[in-house]
Amino acid sequence: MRTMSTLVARLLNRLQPAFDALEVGADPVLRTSDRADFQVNGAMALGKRLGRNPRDVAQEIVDRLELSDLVSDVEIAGPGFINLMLSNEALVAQLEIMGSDQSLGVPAGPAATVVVDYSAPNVAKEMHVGHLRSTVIGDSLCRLLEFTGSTVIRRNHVGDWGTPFGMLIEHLLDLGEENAVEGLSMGDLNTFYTEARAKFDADDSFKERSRNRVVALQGGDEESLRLWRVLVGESVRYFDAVYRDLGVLLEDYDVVGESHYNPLLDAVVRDLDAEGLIVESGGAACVFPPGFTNREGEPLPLIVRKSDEGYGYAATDLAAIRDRVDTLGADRILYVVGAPQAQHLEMCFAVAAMAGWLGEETEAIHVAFGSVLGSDRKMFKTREGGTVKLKNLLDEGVERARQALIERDADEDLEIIARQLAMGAIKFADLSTDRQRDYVFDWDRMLAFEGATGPYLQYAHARICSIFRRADEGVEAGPIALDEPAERALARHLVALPDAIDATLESYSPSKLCSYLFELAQSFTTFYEHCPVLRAPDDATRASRLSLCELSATTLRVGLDLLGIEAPERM
RNA sequence: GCGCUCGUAGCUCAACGGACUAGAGCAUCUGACUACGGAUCAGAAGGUUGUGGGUUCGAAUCCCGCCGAGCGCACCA
Repeated sequence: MRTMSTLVARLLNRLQPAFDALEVGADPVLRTSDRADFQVNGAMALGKRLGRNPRDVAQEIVDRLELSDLVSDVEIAGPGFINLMLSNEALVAQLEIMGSDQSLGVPAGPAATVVVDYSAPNVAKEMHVGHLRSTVIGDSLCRLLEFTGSTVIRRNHVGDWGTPFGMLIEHLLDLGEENAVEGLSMGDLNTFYTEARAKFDADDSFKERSRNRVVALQGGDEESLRLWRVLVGESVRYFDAVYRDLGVLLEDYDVVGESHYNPLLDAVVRDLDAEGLIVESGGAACVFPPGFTNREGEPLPLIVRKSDEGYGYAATDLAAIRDRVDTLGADRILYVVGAPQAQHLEMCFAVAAMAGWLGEETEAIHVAFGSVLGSDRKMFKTREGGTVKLKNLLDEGVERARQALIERDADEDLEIIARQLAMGAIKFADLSTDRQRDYVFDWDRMLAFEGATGPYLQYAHARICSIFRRADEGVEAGPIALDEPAERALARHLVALPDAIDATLESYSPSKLCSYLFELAQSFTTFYEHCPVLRAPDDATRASRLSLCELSATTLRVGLDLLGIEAPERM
């Protein structure tokens, strides 16, 4: 367990007793500020509660503060703000901690087991942009959670069960197993699915066969299961290829699809019934969690078993909650699932709570995200109106990045770097907008090398690496001094990494880390313009600036890695 | 109809109930190439925060009404 504390934690340690002296537990309301390094706003609210002049309260707090080792200047301003300027010594000390720590001074959070449910494509169906968001956001959250000491269990809840498998298996047989496998391994899942669907809609005998096949499959027929496994296997292999392209951490063993929960479904209904929660309605076994109503204002059920005795996704999701809590020991379950599923998930969580499967000590959180839109602000589609294949999208990104590199006469490792740039661009564009909102997919904006983009951050990193390549033998980083404003501004930004990560995990919003990194890159380039490093006026200054470069590069690289973005040394 | 999410600069987005100038980026305009990678930097311009009320010493932020957008609302997942 890492124990180092951040500057914010240290400031709070000093502030809290001063506030407690006036009112136990009063919140200092410590915030960053554009007028100082930090501002403390708590004196105003406290003054009001105590019926005293807030400026006097602020003064009394300041009188009680012992901050001289951290802060160089304290000022009371306006109606009762307390402005704090960090001392350069404190900044340098914090930078030294960062430099000597593998985790860059980011403290570990409380140890917890977190199950992250993300990506979740459907077997025998193409991955599309919706899966992109889930995959990219989920992957980043996993990386962040692991970085801060949580035990992360990834669950790729693929759609590998249900009525469509009857028609898919029959279609597989019609094509001939070998032919079908060949087509599937080339990743042409859309064609396969659409053909099956078309036959199902047009051909009654096919429809009949499909239905019989579902029954056989669900009844455990060996041959049907074998064919089903072929479909699943080929699809998972295809998903893997996309994950490798994207550079996400999902592995085969993270694939735990809907079928995994089949053996647990009977118990879900039985145990809900034992709790007296099951109500039969229209032949279906339902639970009516309070507070949910339908179009007519009547209570809305969560249907755990359909009137045809089959199970729907509600049963599966409930079984998954139990499995994750009981078997995996989850303290928290994150569902990185699109915003339209909000009501369904809320109902599942509510029912799980009613049944006692989710309690005080375990929480389920819907990490919802908005849709990817085209330039017309409608759901992102191809020109012909079809679904955009994720694979094609990624390939197009690589091609565009390659062209951009060729225009700039870069030819070294062109293929590798084009891929890194493209994935960085796509991921950063996705992660940097608030995940709740819909966002417009725009190649030109995300691949621009200006502005808040992946390539800009990668470029900032590559430039720093170039400094080290050019440094002469024997020129090394050394003790940091913060004499120039640009040096101090950079230092101030560097030490805020723990706060950025905190805020990111607090709200499960990688966009906050994106903003932090973009601002860091900006303050680095400002420093870079104003403060010559290799041509610094003297050795001590050069050594100090090299240290700042080193820390900046490491912070950018680690930060980008937490987003799942690579930081090439040249580009 | 009910519920959820959301309306901030021409465009894409920030802002955890706090400060006289509501911040960035893109695009626009003006500067800086004797360059440690100009895929850059410095600067300008651009906003009665959808609208009308309310709470507060203080509201983009909280509450209510209205207008507008997207999504969801019983057996497909």
